[in-house]
Amino acid sequence: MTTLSDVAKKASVSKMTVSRVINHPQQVTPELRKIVEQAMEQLNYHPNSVASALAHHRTNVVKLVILEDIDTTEPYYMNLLFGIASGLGKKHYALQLATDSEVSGGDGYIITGGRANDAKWLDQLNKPFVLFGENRYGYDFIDTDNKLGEQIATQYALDKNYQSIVFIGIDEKEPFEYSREAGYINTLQKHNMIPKIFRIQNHSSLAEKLIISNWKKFAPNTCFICASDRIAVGVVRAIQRKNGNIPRDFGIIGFDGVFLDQVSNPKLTTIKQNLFKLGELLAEMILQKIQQGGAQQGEVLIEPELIKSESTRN
Amino acid sequence: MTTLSDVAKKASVSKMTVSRVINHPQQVTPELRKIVEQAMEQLNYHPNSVASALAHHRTNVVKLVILEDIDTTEPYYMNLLFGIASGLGKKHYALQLATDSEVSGGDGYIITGGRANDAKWLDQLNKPFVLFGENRYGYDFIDTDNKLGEQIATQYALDKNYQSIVFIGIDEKEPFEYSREAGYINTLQKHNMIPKIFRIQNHSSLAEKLIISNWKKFAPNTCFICASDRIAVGVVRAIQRKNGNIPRDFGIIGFDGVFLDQVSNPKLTTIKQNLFKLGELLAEMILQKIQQGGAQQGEVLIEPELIKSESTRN
DNA sequence: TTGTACGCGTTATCAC
DNA sequence: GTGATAACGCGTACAA
Repeated sequence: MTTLSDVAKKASVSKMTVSRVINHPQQVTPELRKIVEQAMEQLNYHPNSVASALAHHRTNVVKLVILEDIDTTEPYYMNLLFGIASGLGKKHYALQLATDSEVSGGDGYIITGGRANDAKWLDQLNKPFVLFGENRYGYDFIDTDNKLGEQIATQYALDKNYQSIVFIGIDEKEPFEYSREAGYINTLQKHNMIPKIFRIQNHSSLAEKLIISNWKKFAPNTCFICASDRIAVGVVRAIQRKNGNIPRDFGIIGFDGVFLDQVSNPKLTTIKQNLFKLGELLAEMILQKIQQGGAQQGEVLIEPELIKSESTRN
Repeated sequence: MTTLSDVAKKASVSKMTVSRVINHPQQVTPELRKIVEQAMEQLNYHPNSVASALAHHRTNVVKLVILEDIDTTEPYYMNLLFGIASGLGKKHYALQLATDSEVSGGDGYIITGGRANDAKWLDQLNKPFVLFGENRYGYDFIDTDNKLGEQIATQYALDKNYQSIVFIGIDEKEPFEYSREAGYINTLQKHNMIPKIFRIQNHSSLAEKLIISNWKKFAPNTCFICASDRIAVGVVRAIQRKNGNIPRDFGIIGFDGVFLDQVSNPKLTTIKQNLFKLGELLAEMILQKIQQGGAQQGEVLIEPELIKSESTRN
């Protein structure tokens, strides 16, 4: 294993010069820099991040804290996780998972699944953290642009000439849901239409029951804007049981675009979250926050993508 | 942050004695040990694993290498990942993900999604590794007992008095599939019944097409043993489209028991893999292998569990 | 701009 | 059985 000293010898400079070439390149003259860089090339030198971490009183580990129940974990966490791992890996950081709130170790946290009543717990954290998911308490976060997503969905339903646009939401008093509903409501209002909103817990079977028990309220030519693909799948099943025609008489638009939309039949038109990118950005944000000693990072909303598929008219 | 030296001072011993109390307790007399342990308690001392790693020329990081395409990644990876992370965390190890074969860094690898033609690549690895998933080249691995799983499934179908038992397999020439088929075949042979096997790629829509285009071959009173829940979902849809009665005339048993079985309607009877435990064992195995300098660890098969649900007679 | 000396927290080695 | 010393590889503080 080649070390800083090896490079220093080869380049006939001190270790510090080599260290500076790596961490503060501007502090060293271009000529010396070239020589050192060549030496690093020839020796195939890679900094030992463990030693670096020790000197910096760091661990080079970021913890991912998942506050939701693991059993309800959506498959889309996979993509998020891969994104995070990818972003961390680029900076030679590693990942640890924590499913409860007993966190310790690590240089910072990425926290997901937090709800409104987790605020007190967050406030007592003594290390930098960023959240995955909207919040309105001023914590740094990254999320899909939920409002924009449902705006796009609702507008698309209108473009496809569905006369009635119904929203099936998730029955949780959380910002992400408010934002999704707001996107739907705004777009309808813009066209002088009156919102119709139903809310249930995020389970396909509950969605199925909801639609069936309210079936007479839904005339043909209705499009359902669903706050999740899970719900959308349930709506599809209900319509099929009622022998409704998809997509001619009934349209369905989901939200998430991970796995479930593909397994569904018909495949779902959905608002796809770019979870991988989101994960990468989360990693970059927490790493930057760590490096900056905990400085505020702000909020970032990622634009989702409309996937046009078989559950709406084409 | 309290260090080894702090404890040493408090206990009036040398740092080495403290270190030994932690790593080689037998080498220190019981009396001294007590004193040191009390000092550690009072100072709430926790070893700095980064410093330890540096001294050991380690990174305290294990890499998870996923050789499958990330887009086809099944949601069950989540549970595996959580298990791995849990197992690593107990020993203060962290995780890095790698989705291609360009691995570097880390003290060892957990490799998943490997296929037969990855053997040459594995052989050139210069760090300890263990595999998730059966192989027949002598590499250390952990997997669900696939054969046993389908034995249980097939026997259950027989117990429920389905007259015809059909196997819908995954069209891959890999040990896990051979094992699953073997479990099915063995159990049928034991009852002097002739196996009927179909194979397709692991997609629900392909399963659906397969069943529909062969519909006349399946008389009522048939149970489909499926090599995955994805396939099972497709089979369910096909039967429903043909207006077959589930579970009276047609039974379906899946494999995996992660997410999809719950979202399906009817919910699937399935062979549930204990992926979390599997992940924990993978972590323990690779950690032990690292500690033992790469010593052979052997093979471990984990017993799966039959989940009785709505897609078979009760 | 560049180099020297030392510290980060732990462990291995070799004395006693 | 226990302790002093050096070493792991890198970074900071200060001096040159």
